[in-house]
Amino acid sequence: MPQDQGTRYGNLLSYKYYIRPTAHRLYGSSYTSKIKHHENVQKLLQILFINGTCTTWDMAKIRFHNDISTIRTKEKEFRRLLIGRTDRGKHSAGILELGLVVKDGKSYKKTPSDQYRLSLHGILFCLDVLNLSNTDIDKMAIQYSAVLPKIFGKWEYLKSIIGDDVYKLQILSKGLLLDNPNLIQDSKIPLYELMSFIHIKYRRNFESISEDDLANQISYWFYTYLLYTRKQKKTKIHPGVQKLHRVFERDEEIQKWFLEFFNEAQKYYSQRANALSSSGIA
DNA sequence: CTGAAAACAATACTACACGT
DNA sequence: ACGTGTAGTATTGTTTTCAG
Repeated sequence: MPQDQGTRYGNLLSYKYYIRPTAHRLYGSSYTSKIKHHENVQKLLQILFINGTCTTWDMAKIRFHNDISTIRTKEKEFRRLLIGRTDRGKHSAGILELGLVVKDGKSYKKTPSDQYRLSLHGILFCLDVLNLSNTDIDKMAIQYSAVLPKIFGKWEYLKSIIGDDVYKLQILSKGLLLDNPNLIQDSKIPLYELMSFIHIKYRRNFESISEDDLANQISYWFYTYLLYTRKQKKTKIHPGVQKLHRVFERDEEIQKWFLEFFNEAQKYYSQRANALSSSGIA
């Protein structure tokens, strides 16, 4: 039951212009970072990435297996990293405050305890910065299938059809939204229009978006990206469109959902075009 | 076991000075 | 300009304590 508890985060533009740069500053922009704090935080994020929802105790256990006394001390360290600390009246923020990690439910195994998992922003940051193998990403997709159902929930199906293109989510994690007007060069495919509409649709959500909406926004990006092709082959049907149709073929839910988005975009642009032509300016 | 906090030790980071 | 040393500060690590 993904349900955020008080954490707020923004849409993809907010990821690109605020979350990602801030996270790079605080937690490193590369897995080779030599700064101790960066290493510690990245290790923690990696544990959550591969293992999904955990308590701090679980996290320490994953890292130190059966060494109970090490687990005991490291558990406190993980907790501190997550929630920050206040020393001599001065507060230093933890990972929770940026929203890379969120609380997700409680474990009642012993006394009730908070469970933590990555937020969507956190997943993107990990894809961006940690040096993850495809195997790691596959494990993550299983753990986070409920958080990003339209992509991770259909991971193996998508892989069977579009192959390694599933890992292209890393492009988004680098902050490349592909909403750049140069894309218009490929005039047969309205890639620029669709990518732009993804931002138009969620333009009011820079500061605050529900996790479901953000998941949808990311998913729209993912499926729209399938339309992108390097070279224009001279086929009747555009290879990008072909790819998308192959995904739709055996998944009506995705088809319906994406076509609704497409129609919404179409409607939006025709209304805007009308507004321009009926303005009397020209 | 979880969670918060205090106290102090250790270390990492910064800016600046110095010599080359 | 460049690397190196270093003092002082800031941040992080460790241990302990206490309450559920």
